[in-house]
Amino acid sequence: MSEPQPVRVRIAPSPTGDPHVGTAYMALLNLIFARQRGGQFVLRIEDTDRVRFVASSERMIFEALRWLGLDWDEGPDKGGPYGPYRQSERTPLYAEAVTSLLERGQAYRCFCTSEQLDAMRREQIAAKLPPHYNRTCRRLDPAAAAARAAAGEAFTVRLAVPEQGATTFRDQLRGAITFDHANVDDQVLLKSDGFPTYHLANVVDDHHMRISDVIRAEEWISSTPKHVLLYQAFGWEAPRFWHMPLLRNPDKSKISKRKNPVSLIFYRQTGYLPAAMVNFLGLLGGGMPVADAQAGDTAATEKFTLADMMARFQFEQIRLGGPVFDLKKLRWLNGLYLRALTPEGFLQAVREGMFSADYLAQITPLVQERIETLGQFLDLADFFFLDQVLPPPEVFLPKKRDLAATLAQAAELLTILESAAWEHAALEAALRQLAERTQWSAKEVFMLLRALITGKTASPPLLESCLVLGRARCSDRLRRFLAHPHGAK
RNA sequence: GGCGCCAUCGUCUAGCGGUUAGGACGUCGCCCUCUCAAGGCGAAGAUCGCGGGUUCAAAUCCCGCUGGCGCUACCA
Repeated sequence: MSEPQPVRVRIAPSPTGDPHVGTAYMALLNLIFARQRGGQFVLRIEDTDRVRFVASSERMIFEALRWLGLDWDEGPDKGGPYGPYRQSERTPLYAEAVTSLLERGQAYRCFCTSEQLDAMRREQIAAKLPPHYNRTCRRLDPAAAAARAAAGEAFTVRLAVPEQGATTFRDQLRGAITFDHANVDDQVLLKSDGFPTYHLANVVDDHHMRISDVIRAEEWISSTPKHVLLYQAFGWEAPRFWHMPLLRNPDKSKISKRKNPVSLIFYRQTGYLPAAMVNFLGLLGGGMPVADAQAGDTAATEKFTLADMMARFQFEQIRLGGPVFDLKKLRWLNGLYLRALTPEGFLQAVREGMFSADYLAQITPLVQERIETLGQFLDLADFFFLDQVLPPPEVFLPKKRDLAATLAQAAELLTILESAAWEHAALEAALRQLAERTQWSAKEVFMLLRALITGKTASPPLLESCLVLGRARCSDRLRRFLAHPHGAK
C-alpha cells in the first residue's frame, strides 16, 4: 500500500509498583529496534488503573530505565510531538473515541454491575461454559441507554464484537494468528469511573502517536484480536505486532515477584551493574548472535554491550520459547563486569553502590544510641549490607510454633511487605492486624519478621530498618526463607 | 473447561535436510595457590517431548498427541 512510515516504537508501563525486569526487557528490545531502523522510542505511562496506581512508581520507572541506560526519545518527562505521554492526561481523546464508536454502534453502554457480572461468570463456569459477557446490554435500545446514562446511572462501554466470523492478524515472528469471534469477549473499553481500559487507551494512543511496531510481551496475544477489531472500527491502520517471549520463573511460570526478584530496584540495591543486567537480558530469547566457538573465546562473545546489540541483534532470530530468568548466570556476568572495572572504578562502584553517604545517613541514626564503640557498628548493621541473611535457629526451630505455622506466617508477612503502603504506620497496622487475625502475639509477629529481615533476634528498630532496606530487599529475604527455611542457598 | 502460543543438556542457547548435535551458566575433577575467589585444563550432562508421515537422508518439513505457558477482570 503506502510507503513505509517512519519506525516508532514504545513501551507502556503502568505505575503500579516497583519497576519490573520485564519492563526493562521490553525497553531494551524496543530501544534496539528503534535504533536499528532509525526510528523513535517512546515511553508512555499507562496510568489508567486508579486502584493500583502508586504515586512514586513513575519516577522509579524513569530512574530504573535511566540507570540501565535505556533512554527514550519522547516521554512524560521530556515531551515530544505527540504528547501528553501520560494516559491520565489524554482522557479527552478516549472520550472522543468512545463517542464515535457509540455513534456507529460499534460499542454499547453496559449497566451490569460487578456483582451481576460475577454471578454470571460463576454460573457459566458452573455450567462448564467459557466465561463471557452474555451481552444483555447489547440488546438495549441505544437511545434508552443514553438516557439512563444521562440520568446518572453508572455504566461501562463495551466493544461490540461481531457475532460471526474471525479476526486474523500477523505476528511478525509467528505468522498469521486467527481468533474466532465466538471466542472474543465484548471487552470493556471504558470503565465506570470514566477511565479507559488498557485495550482502548492502547489502541487510541498507538494510533495518535504514530506507533509503527508494537513490540510487547506474549501475554498480549490473546487480546490482540480485540485491538485489531478496534483499529478496524476506527478505520485506522493497525501497527505491526511483535510478541516477545515471556520471561519465566525457574518453574517456567510467567516471572513473578512471588517466585523471583523482579524489581529493578532490588538488582540495583544488591549491587548489580547496569551493563551486566542489560547484557544478561540481551542473552535471553536469542536474537544476539553468539559465536559458538570451536573458534575461540566464548566468554567474550556472550559478553556484549548495548551498542553491540544495536549493531548485531536480529529480531528475526528471536526464539519463541520463554526463557527462565537465571539468577546464576546473571551473577556470573555481573562478576565479569565487576572484575573488568579499573581499581578506581571498582572503588567508586563500592562507594556508590554499597556505602553511599545517603544510604549511610539513613542507617546511622538507627544505630547511634545502641553502640559503645564504632567497631560494633557492623555487629548491629551488617544486614543492611548483606545479600542475604541467615535466620537464626529460633525461627526454623520454633518453641511455641511449629515450622509449618512459621512458614504460613512468613507467607503472610511477605504479602504485607509486598502490598502495604511503604510507610511506618501502614506497615505497623498491617502487622498488628495480622497478629490479631492469626492469634499470634504482636511480639511473636515482630520477632519473626525481625529474624527474617535482620538475621538476628536483636536489631535496630524493625520497621525503620525495613524502610531503609527497601521493599524489594525485604521481600526477597522472606522469599528466600520460604524457599529454604533452613538457611543458605 | 474454552481459546491461543510454545517445545534442543538442570538453565541460557547454536543449529534452518547430511554435524561425533557446538558453546555458555551451573555441577564435578585437576592445575595454579598461604586461604577463598579469579584464571587454565578436563569430565559428566540432550536417544533434539512422544508417535506417525515426506525424503536416499529429519533436531531441522508436514500431521497427530502429550506437556508447559499465557489469556479467559470495570489489571495491565
